[in-house]
Amino acid sequence: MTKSQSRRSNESGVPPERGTIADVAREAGVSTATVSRALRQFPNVSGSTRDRVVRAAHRLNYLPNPNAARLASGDTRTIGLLAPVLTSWYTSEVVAGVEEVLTEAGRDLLIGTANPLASSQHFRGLGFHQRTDGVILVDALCEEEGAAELVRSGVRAVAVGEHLSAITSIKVDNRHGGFLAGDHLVGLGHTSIGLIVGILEARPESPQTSERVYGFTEALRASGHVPMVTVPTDLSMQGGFGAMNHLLDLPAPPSAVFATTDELAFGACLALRQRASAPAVSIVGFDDHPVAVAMGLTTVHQPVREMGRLAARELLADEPAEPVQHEMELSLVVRSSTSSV
Amino acid sequence: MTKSQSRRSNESGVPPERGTIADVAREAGVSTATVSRALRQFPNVSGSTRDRVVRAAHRLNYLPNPNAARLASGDTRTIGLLAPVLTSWYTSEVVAGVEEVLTEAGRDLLIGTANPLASSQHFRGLGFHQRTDGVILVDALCEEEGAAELVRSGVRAVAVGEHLSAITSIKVDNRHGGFLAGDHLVGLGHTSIGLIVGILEARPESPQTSERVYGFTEALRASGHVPMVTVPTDLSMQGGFGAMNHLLDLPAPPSAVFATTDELAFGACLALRQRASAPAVSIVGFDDHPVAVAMGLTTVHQPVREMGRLAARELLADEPAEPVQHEMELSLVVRSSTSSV
DNA sequence: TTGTAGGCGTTATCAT
DNA sequence: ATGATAACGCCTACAA
Repeated sequence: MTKSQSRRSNESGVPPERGTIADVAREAGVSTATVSRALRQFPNVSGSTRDRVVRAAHRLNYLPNPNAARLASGDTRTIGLLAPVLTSWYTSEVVAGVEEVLTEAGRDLLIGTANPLASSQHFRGLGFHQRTDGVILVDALCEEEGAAELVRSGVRAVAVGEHLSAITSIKVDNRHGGFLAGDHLVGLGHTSIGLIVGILEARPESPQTSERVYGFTEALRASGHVPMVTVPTDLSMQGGFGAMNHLLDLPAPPSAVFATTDELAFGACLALRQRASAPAVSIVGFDDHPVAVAMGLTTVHQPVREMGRLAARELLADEPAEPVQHEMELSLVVRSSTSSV
Repeated sequence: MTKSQSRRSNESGVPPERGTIADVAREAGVSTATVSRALRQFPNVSGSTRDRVVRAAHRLNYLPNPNAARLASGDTRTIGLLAPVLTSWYTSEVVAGVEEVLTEAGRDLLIGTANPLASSQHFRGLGFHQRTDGVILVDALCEEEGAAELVRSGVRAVAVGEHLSAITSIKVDNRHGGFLAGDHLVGLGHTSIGLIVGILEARPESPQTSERVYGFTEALRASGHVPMVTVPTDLSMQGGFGAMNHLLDLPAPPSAVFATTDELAFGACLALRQRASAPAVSIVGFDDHPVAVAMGLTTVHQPVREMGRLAARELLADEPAEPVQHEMELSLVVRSSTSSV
């Protein structure tokens, strides 16, 4: 292993020459303790000394070694993020939001994948053990029991996307979102409505979906009895495509459709557009995925990036006595995919 | 707080009790050095000793403190990843690929955003200074000069998406990809072709785009002189939408179109589908974005996740004497968006 | 094969 | 306000 050797002796061209705090102390004519204090903006350092130290550090091109600092202080200044998949629009928005806040706070962001239903297992062994001050759990990463166990093992955690009573959570009011969608369609005069429900094999009992459906039906019920035909399908564009075709093939197709996610809605839109002689069907989605803009899809906007920001802020703040349950505002974005009957 | 209270009662919700290597040494009746060696699978440890140590560690629920290990060894066992945007399909695929490999190798993944044209600046100060053994640069993160500076400052780096001669890079043969697209259209008998070129404001001179265009024109030239009308536009779905409308409004619209990215192609498809009385226009994209499947878009497949995997592997492997320039295989995926004249 | 002891670079606790 | 000097927990020559 000659790798770690180049750290102290580099025979090659130009030297990285990482100085240590001792070098700075010598250069500034003070003790290492003072350097440490000065560089960390402690109040009990005279202005002149601080200046001298800062200048010396700059001159020597010095930067503190984070590992040494972490070891000595026990503070990792790092936040971990765990999600079942990293490539979904949702997850990457959360990551981006988290990263924004952490960067500004001078914290590091450690990323990991984990299968659903993570337990504290993931924070030990191969996980984030002693490497993070807190962890952000995106999506359906663990059940109540898993969250409770995390707390028990002393792991600071925040959930994004669903409610876990043991830890601070950030989610949207899915029920209300569903209601907004339904209310919009009802308001446009639709009286025959289709519902496309996406089901994830790995997690058939998604609370998000149930809540959205519930809110949606509430809206329909609130304004008389609007018949509704439900098509469960795969949680994918393909699924939405198939479901929409199914609806269009009905003897009496609905005049409007609510899909529980934008992805499903995209598939539905495509199926609809593909039929030359299709009836006019309004479509509403849920998410406000970037593609929704281009598709002209009316949808329920979910402030995902902001949720990521908030999650990071929660983790950076002092731990609240009790877990806080945040519910973010949802809003309907009306585009061209919906119109009155 | 009674500290030395519980040592074996693990089931009853006992707090972490973070032991140190010394505790394990005592428990196993060996020295800390032996524990360190045994736990890291060193060959020069007798089987019986290793067993005893492993068992003791397990009994004490011990896990080494990574910061201490990092400080002592100078090895961070962490890889950093820097990208201009985290939310693009491309970036998140790379991240996912990198994460796969690093997880398996027991390495950590540190994530950061950076504006284009990063210099070594980003690896100092607020960046990854002394926290990573290497860095993956996604997309147009730095120019040749920046890469050279990185090398000079001793930062191990690998670029994904473009060629930087100073460091190991992983990219696709964009020229060939463009050729595949053009050849496909020509082969289908198209003789009047449109080209939609996306331009990113932050980086107008994208080499990827130029290469794709170049390869594309080569294919057209190779088979006689096929006229081509080029429409530069924003690198976005909206841009593709507008560009396609422009082409369709021409007195003699082309019978086929190549868009330099899938995103552009999606917009083009939408514009096309939106016109009830549009002529049949074949469309080819570039990327093989997941939405392309649903859209039925013929496109040039880019193995992005695999590129991420390779980048991680390169960083984990011993540093090559000379930077290696990897060029990944591209392939045309034919779907329903293209057909013969 | 195993043990001893010094060191990694900071931070934190006392003094002063 | 500043300076000694232990921790921090592990790794790694060097010895045995």
